[in-house]
Amino acid sequence: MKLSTKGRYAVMAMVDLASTSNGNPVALADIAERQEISLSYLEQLFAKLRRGGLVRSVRGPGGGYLLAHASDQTRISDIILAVDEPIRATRCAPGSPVGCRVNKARCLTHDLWEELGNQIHLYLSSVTLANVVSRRVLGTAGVIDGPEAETAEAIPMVAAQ
Amino acid sequence: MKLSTKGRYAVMAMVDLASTSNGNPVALADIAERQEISLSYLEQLFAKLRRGGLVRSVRGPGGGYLLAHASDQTRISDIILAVDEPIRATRCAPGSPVGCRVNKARCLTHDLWEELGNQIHLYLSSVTLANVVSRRVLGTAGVIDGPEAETAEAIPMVAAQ
DNA sequence: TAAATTCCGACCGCTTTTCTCGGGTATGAC
DNA sequence: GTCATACCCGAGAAAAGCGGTCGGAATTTA
Repeated sequence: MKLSTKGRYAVMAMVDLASTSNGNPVALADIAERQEISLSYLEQLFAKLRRGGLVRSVRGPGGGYLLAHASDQTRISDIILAVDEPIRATRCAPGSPVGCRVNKARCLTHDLWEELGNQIHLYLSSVTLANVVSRRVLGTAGVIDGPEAETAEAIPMVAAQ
Repeated sequence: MKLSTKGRYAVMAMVDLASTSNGNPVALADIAERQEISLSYLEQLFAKLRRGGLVRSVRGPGGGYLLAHASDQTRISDIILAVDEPIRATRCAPGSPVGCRVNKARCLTHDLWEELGNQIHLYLSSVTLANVVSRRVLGTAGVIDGPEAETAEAIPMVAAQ
């Protein structure tokens, strides 16, 4: 799970979309103006969000973007994962932790980063767009009954090397 | 709290130091070789760690670095804070959240990032060097009786702008 | 057809991050 | 005192990522 401004922009835009759309498509140009993000950059982000199945698009005049799921079914972690498509966290051999164990202390930290990634993902997947729109993001935001609840694998975080 | 490779290198080096020193100074050159980090880069990191009061240095032959405190009194969060000296999280006006509230959805996300920063800090301050060395970093790593337990303010995270 | 809007790929300047280099300076061993 | 060992320091090169631009193509409504 990588944390960058790109992910934050995506979340900002999705919050905007969730709060201004009432079932109607919202044009990117409108979001761009309100959130002060360049249109072309937003287009890149929404291309990824669309590929990630988080939004649907409607082309032509009157078109725009729609949430693919209800705002209380869209997790913040999904948004960030969609735009930031993260990479490996350690520079151990991808897959087999071979060069990892040779040096004793070298990857003692491995478990640490992995667990930290889990913690971050745990929190961000406990918050939905609806939570943010209604300003309910503090503390344990309450476990949600998500569309599918199996997103708890190993989550890499932050760029490596 | 910013998460970068710099912070990870610092933690790796500190883990190495904690696990190889038995009260004796450890030379940076040794750590550099074991952890495959360039000596000059390590020197920069340890300069910050020293300024942060996490390590002590011994100059001259036979010199090196020592932990300033016991390894179970050194929190991972302190290490990262020392080397990464973080900055503001959002691009709201520093101090007054004025330009923040003008746009409705603009900074709805503000609370979210702040709380995420708190979560990260909470986890990393619950893990000590000793925990990592003994490979005990999973789950709730057990609250420690730190030297001082007042490090729970607003923690900015990740580069802004 | 004309306008609105998403879609797409390439490219670019800037900042930050990561890392290197070339020297200093203290200290212990001999 | 000299010398090797190690910390100390600042300037700057190299690389990467970010935020953005541009020009166009496809699709749909009117």
